Amino acid sequence: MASPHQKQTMKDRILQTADRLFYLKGIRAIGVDTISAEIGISKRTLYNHFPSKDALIAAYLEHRFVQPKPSDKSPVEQILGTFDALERRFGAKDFRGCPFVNAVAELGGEDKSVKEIAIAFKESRRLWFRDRLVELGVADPEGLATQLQLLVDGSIAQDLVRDDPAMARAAKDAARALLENAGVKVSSPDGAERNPGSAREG
Amino acid sequence: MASPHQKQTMKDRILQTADRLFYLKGIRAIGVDTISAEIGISKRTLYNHFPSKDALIAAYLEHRFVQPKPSDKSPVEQILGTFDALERRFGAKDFRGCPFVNAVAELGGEDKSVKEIAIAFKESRRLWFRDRLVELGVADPEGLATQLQLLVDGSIAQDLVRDDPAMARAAKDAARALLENAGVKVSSPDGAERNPGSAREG
DNA sequence: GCCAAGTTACACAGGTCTGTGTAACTAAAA
DNA sequence: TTTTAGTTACACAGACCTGTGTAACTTGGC
Repeated sequence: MASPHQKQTMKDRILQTADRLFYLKGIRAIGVDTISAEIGISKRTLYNHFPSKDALIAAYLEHRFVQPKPSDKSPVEQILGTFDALERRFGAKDFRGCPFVNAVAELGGEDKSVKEIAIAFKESRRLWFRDRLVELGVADPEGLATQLQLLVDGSIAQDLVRDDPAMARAAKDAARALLENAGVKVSSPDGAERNPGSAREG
Repeated sequence: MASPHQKQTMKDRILQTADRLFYLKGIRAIGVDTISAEIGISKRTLYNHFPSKDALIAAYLEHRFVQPKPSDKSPVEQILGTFDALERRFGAKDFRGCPFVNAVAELGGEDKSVKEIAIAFKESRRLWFRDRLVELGVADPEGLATQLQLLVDGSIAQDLVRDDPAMARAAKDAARALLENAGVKVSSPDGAERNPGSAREG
């Protein structure tokens, strides 16, 4: 949290470019030469800021691990809003699934640190759901949170292969049904919610 | 469908080995040298049977595209049994997610043919759910089938990163809730179903 | 002006990968 | 036996990869 509006450092530019290329094209598909060439710097400069490609990969994943912004909306709106945010992200042409799941799929069980951060991310999202469900006083917040997270990850995987934002709406419909089934009063079955979830769901 | 009990051909052995290694380690991570060395044949022989690695990748994915076996169980048992089968597969140490999703994640939107077969596979599984839901006479079989498929893919993605077969049980619980919510009578909320689903779910 | 930090160009080592070319070998069919 | 199809060993081309070494250059602060 340095001062805001600070000039973007070289390291930032490298990380930002690596992030975009790793995410869009795949980690193994992108070489350090490609990244440095894209920025217009020498490969040497890149290695002056990151000791290895592995370190850059780790920084990439840490960079993707962002927390949802706090919201003053009701828990139900926050939960359902997650799926509206997903639908918007699915519509963007630069969406290509969850970077953590993709990294695990690509780098395999070999790389333990990649798996660790992926697990941490998924669990943090599950806990986010759980906290909202606790607020709602549902009987089994842990279990229901897991189920909601399944819908999130399922719609991401489906959209990855189908390029179909409607997967997010299907997930939202299912989430609504599960919430109602748990005794939560859900107001509008239509899609009129405004300004939902917000934070990156990966 | 040649005569059964036929001797395994060289091509079969290559494909089988490529399947195992591609799936477990990743497509980009495995070179043709690794595959031929694993079988104990020369690289030349491999290229005598497959014109390129891309052709071998395509054969791998086609090989993974298997249809569920017909079943005489009730539609509800078949649907819920899918998740029992998933749980069993999650428990196996050689399970590493859905080969189609993984291939799309790894090879990116670049390779159009990979995406095509992945879409075809996912849609075939959705239709399998839909057909059972039509038998059950639910109001919106298309939509509910999509939702069930989201649970399948979500639990697969979650298990890929967490190595936790309980994800399949969570998906089953959610599926049961969605079915009941659609007016389907579901008998045993406990886990006593026997010999479910069976076919490979990717 | 001068220094120090950062950057650049460039070559290179050592490894991997896909795919080909070739000549010798093996084994089964004719 | 002879033919033929498949296989093998092996070298190699050409490309790409990660990472390093080095000497020259630019630039902001003093």
